[in-house]
Formats: sequence, structure tokens, C-alpha cells
Amino acid sequence: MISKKKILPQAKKKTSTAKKIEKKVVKKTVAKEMKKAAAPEKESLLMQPPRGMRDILPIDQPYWEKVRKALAVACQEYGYNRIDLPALEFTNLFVRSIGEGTDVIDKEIYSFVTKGGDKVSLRPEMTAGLARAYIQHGMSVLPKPIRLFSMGPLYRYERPQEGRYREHFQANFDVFGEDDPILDAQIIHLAQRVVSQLGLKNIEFRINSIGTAESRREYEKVLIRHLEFQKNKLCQNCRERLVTNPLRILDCKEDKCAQLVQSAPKFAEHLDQESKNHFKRLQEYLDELEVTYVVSPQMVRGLDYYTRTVFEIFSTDGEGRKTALGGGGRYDRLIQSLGGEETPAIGFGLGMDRLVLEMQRNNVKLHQELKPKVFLAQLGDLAKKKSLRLFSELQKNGILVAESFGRGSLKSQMRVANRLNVEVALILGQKEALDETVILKDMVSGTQETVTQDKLVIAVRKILKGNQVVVAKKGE
RNA sequence: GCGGCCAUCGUUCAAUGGCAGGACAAUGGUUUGUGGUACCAUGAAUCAGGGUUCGAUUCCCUGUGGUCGCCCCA
Repeated sequence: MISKKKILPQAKKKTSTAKKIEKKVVKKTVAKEMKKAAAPEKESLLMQPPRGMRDILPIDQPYWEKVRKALAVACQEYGYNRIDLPALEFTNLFVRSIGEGTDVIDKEIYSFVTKGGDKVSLRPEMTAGLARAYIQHGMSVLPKPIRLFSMGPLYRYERPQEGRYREHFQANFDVFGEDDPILDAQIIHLAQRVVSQLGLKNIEFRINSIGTAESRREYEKVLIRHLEFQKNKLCQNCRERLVTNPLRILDCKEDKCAQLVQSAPKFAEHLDQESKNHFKRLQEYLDELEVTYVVSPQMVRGLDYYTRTVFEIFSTDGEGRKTALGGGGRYDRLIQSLGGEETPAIGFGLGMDRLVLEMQRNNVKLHQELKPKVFLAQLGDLAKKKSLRLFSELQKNGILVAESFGRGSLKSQMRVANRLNVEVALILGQKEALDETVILKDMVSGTQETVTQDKLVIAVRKILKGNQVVVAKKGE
């Protein structure tokens, strides 16, 4: 690689101010041209991903791993089977299930036309694809309830912010085939279990019932009648919602809208009797499970397919910020509306990015990952070659070994060993390679001994064990 | 989708309409056979494109990205 600094140092010396300026101009031009010539690949487009897309770097992976583990445990405990779905579906699937007039469909969906002319979209949520798969694969013949777990990326074309990306990862738990509210309670309990396993405290559940589609339509009429004549008191958005999605006016954050909603007829009063009972029983079950929750009559959720139970999970961090970690609800009519048999269902999604963010904000401690406690250093060509064999020998015996085969000097290798905080350094030099011995250095005490290579594994184990005793005593 | 703020080495913080510096990290070294400290050295950046200018990293415009608020959500 050509560097501008290497070529130009002479130009810096012994020049009058005027010449300096001239030189600098030349230098800059030259440098720019060289840069272009040397690194034409450095286009801005290639230096960052599109908006809202991000890399999850090694430094963050332990948190993700912990999340994945907690999810896997929950799957086992509650009997969920994993299903993987494509990230791409026909746009109509989403439009029909999520509903026109929702934000997700109107402004957040990533849609495009394929070369073959199909209208497809990246999934903005998991449920639609799940319902599609349920119908397609005839899952209705399986013993009920059917519990499915899915996990993967979702795409929403929103303005990104911290904790909000255009590609985010979600874990979904869904149960098909039974409408007993005990399932609703259990799934909320599952959510609580996952979240608390991740070390998140200060969790709040908000629950509500939005009734059946029929009772909702009834209530919508009542609500519209109430708001129609004073609609100029509503905010711009809500005036539109009055036509497109009146229920969403209920959880508008604008003061003036909230005030109008206050005096409006309450949804709870217009719920059908069955939904009322269902909701009441859910609360009894939650009380039994000792899940604390808040009933939020104004919560309606942004997707059309929900019926009866809806809920959301929030976490409050040390600074009092509230973050939505997940949400879900019943969708008893969805399968049917997509052409399947009448199948009650409930599900919820947990935002994995948000879980990780909250863990980090709350300084959740992670378990130490398994790190090598042995470092293998080599010196000289023969030793370098022979060290491969030792590495493999230790590996076979279940001993994790770090190395720095690419480095030359012993000093720099020892530095690496130290930085990795290993307990034992193995040193294989020219002499040892010829003698078939190896030097074992105890990095804690600094003492070292030479052993024959066939006794290496035993000797290493002995030192590691000895250190464990020391550590245990310290811990007392 | 709307509004505000921001963009300098890998990270972080400087400076400037005229040679873009430091710290941390990285790499190499202080007689290629021994780690933590110290010392030395090296590499490494003005987001992109246009405009104003003799000269722009600095001023202006556009784009891109980040961040915050709204909307909404995970």
C-alpha cells in the first residue's frame, strides 16, 4: 500500500512560507489522487450498511448468546418446537393479516417487486408467516395445543434510533388450537421467566382485552359517534384515524386527544360478555402465578388481527427510561381469515435487540465464557512445526490452548500469553523440539519445569488443578 | 413519514480558511530463549459529492449515516 506520508517527507523541509503553501496544495492534490488510485474501493456506499442496518460485533455476542440460551431453556420448559420461516413473503399475506390502515403496512413495510413480477415484502413481524405455514403444512391435524417458537430478523422501514433498527431480531412464542385464558396467562408467565432469567428487574406487564372483532366494530361505531362532532379538537393524526383506525385514538399521547378519550364511552363497557369473562379469568390466573400487571384499557396495539387479550412488556432502566421489550396477544380469527380452519391462537414477540440493550443498560453480569488457560509458544522453524502436534494433542485431551503461531519472538508471544491471562505457558524451542521435551511455565507463580512431551498433558493438568485449589482457597 | 442536534485515526478527545495533534488500543523493538511496569519506534483519520476560495477538514448546498424528539413499535 502506498502511503502519502512516506512519499512526501522531503517536501516538508526547508521551504519558505509561500512555497509551503504551494507544496501543500500540490501535496493535497497528489494525496487525493493517490488515495483515489490506491483505494478506489473506498466509496461511501461500501463503508457503511444502509440506514438502520448494523453489525453485531464480537464484543456484544456474549449478551446475544445469553438471550438465545434463555430462550432455548424456555422452549424446553414450556414445550415449544422451533420453526424457521422465510424472511420474504408475498406482500398480500401481510396486508391481509396485519390490515390496511395500520402503520406497519402503510409506512413501515419493506416491499418490492421481483424480477418475475411478484410483489413481495420482508417480514415486518412473524405471525403472518407463521399462520401461513400453519395452514400450508396442515398443522391443524397435530395434537393441540401446538406450540411453536421462531426467531429471526424482522424488517421495518422506520427512522432508526437507539434500540430501534430497520433490521431487528425477534423471538416469537405462539400457541395454536386452544382459546382458554390459562394459555394467555402461561405465555405471559413465560415472557416473565425469560426476562427475569436475563437478569432484568423492573419489568412491567400491561394487559388489556380488545374483545372480539364484532364487539370491537360495535365499539368503534360508538366511539366515532362520540368523537365525530368534536373532531376538530383531535390532533391531525387522530382525525385521520377516525376514518382509518379509530381504536388507535385511544392510546394517542396528545393531551387533547387523551382528554377527549377520557370522556368517551369506555371500551370495557362495550366488550362482549365472553371476552369480559375471558379477561377476568386471565387476571385470576395471573394472580395465581403471582405475575404483577397493570390493566391498560387504552392499549390497543397496532395490528388488526388481535382479538381479546393483548399485552406488552416494558423494562425500566436505572435512569427511568421505559423500553418496550415485547408484546403480543390473541389472534383467534387470523388463521380462519387466511383460509384455514377456525383456530384460536395466541403469541408474542420479544425484541432481542432490546433485551440486549436493557441488559447492557442495567449492567447485567455475564458468566465468564470458557477461555483457554494454556498458551503454546514456539521458537524456531522446527519448533513451530512440532508445536502443531502439541496443539492437537492438548486439544484431543480437552485442554483449550491459545497460541500465536504467526509471531516470531518469544517475548511477544509471552506478552500475548500474559494478556490472555493464561495459567500455563508452554514453551517449545529448538532445543526442546530436538529433545522431545517442552517447558511448562506456571504463569501465576512464575516457576517453570521441563517435561518430556509424552507427559505434557498430565503435567498441564496438574498445574491447572493446583491453581484451582489456590483460587478456591482465596474465594473462601 | 415529520422536526432538532451531530459526523476528525480502531476508540476517545483536540486544532485549524494555509504542515490535522494527543491519549488509549494495535504492531515491532529495548543483544529473534521468557509475561505484567518502563522506554523507543511504526502504522492509522477530517463520511461522500458538488459549490465559494489562490487554497476547504473548517464556510454553503445535497446526499449518506448516527443520535434525540414525534409517530409507532421490538
